[in-house]
Amino acid sequence: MEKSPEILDSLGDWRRSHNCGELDKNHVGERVLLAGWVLRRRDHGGLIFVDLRDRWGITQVVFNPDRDPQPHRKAEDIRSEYVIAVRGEVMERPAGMVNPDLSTGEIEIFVDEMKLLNTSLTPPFPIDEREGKDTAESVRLKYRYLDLRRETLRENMVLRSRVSQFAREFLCREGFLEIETPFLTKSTPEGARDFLVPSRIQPGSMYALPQSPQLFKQLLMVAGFDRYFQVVHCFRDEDLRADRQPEFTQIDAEMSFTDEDGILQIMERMISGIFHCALGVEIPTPFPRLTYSEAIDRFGLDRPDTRFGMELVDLSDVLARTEARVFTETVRNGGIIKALTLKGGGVLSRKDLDDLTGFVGIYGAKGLAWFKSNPNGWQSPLAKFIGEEERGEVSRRASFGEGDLLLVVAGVPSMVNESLGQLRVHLGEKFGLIPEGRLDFLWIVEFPLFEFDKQEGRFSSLHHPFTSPMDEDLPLLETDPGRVRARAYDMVLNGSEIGGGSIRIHREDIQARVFELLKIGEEEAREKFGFLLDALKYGAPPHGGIAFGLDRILMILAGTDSIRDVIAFPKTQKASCLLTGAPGPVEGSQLLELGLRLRRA
RNA sequence: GGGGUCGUAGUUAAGUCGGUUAUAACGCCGGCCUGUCACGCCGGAGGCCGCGGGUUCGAGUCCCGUCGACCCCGCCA
Repeated sequence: MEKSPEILDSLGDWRRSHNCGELDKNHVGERVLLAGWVLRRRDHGGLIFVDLRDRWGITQVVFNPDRDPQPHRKAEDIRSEYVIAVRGEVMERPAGMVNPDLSTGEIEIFVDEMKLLNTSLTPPFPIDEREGKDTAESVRLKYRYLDLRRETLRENMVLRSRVSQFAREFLCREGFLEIETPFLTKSTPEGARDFLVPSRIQPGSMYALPQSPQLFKQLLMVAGFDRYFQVVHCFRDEDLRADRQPEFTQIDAEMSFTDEDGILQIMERMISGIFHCALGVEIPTPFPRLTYSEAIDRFGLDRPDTRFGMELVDLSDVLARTEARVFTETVRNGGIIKALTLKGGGVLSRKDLDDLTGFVGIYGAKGLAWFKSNPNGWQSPLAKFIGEEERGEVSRRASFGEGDLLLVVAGVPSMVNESLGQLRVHLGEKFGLIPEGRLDFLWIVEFPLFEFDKQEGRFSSLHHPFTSPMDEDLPLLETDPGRVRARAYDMVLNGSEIGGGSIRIHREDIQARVFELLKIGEEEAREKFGFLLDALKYGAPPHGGIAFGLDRILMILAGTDSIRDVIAFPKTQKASCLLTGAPGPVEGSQLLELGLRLRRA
């Protein structure tokens, strides 16, 4: 359908007097100039109402043919998302016509003059989020600039700006310096896969995008800056999840001449301040601290959700005394048996229990033993193998009573803890055990320094290889590395890890011992971290730091389950950008310059 | 690398046991309408049923493959 070409007006000397979210009764009678996008037009033949929208809000503007037929005629042609500017008078709305849903709902603008600044195609999805079910995310990602016009994402971006601004102000006030570190840097072994950037000037050589500014911030401590921070992009070429993007943002900080307490105290004040600034809530400090081993014992995970109970109970010794072979065998082979009690879970159906079995199966559990406690005794495929004495002991320890459901997993400790820990969270969500609006912050401390990597047949760092062992565990480095505890800490909120850090090794001799233990040979260490080892020789101060996942913090603040909702231009699970089409092919000449030739996949 | 869910007008969905011309709502276009605010009323247009192959007299529907989005495991110091 042919439409005569719109005649667009130029902005000329028109400048806004106000934004679309700020006018109220106090402005009645003023002449104002507003500009924005047409959210919605309601044409009554005579009167035309337009909801004019900008970043700050919505203001109703009225075109009345009796007042002036000329702008009214222009208003007949405007459509959704056209860009207009209007000049007119702020009028108090007639009695009964106030719109309580709008901050500007007490007033409206009677338009005397209008400029059409731009037209718009019909958007592929409504910008007004009140309309119907939400659009497929792939469509929204393709037209991200339109999705960002909508209230939810817009508010998330406003929140993001406020939070990072607060962090900057807070840290500057505390004497931290904001110092930028390179994005084109050196590939680090250990840790995540690097994104690589080929060098043109040195064909065959590669830069890597930083997984974090870790080494640079330590060098800044050696340089004597004392307190550093950065709100910084980090890159990891690993598979994505609902809370993981290949590029993400950290609030990264490092401090000299301090210890765990010094860092934790200042950082919990910052986080508390962020939540106050964003949600207006008071978060009491200090945050509770839990050791890693206690967290695993009680919750199965190193990021426990402490908003609800249902803690895990170790039943290895009791159940090893029963006739049930699954249990006796497990314990004989060095495994453990743990359980949790779902209060009132006796009502679950066979299918429910099968589903839960399937759930723990994801984490490698061979099975999920269940017991129901009925008035006439225990009900379970395994009930006949459990004697009276053991039943009493289990009931007591697991607070397992009539009407309850006891869920038991047996096997190697890491699997048992992981699967039951995840099951606990799953059940907590499924049965509404998690109190709404609660914010449970805590620190997890005393992580193990190493974990044994079966594939590689050697120890590897749980945190990173620059993490300091606890002083009292230093002798264990050579005798029992698996038991060495690290001066590392994570901040956990409602079951997600939102930050983590450590006191670093500042002595070259200890750093060398750790590298040796990680089977990073002297030559390799020199080649890969030589600059750090050198730096440690020139008066490196004791130092440590932390990094917070800004995106994850924002997810919680914004109340969303998807990291994509707090990032302006996110990527899909296959790491592509549906807006730009990245990643994409490049010209052969570009490859040639880099000395690269692509191999057929 | 593996497991799962989903792909039907612009959008959100329905589509029975495989059977005639693939429905609806919103949006869009046209008309009417001077107090609406997710305005209302009347009319209309709009489809490569993700893509490719197969089974069948006949496929949106069944089978195989493939592409894409999402969730999870592995991975993410």
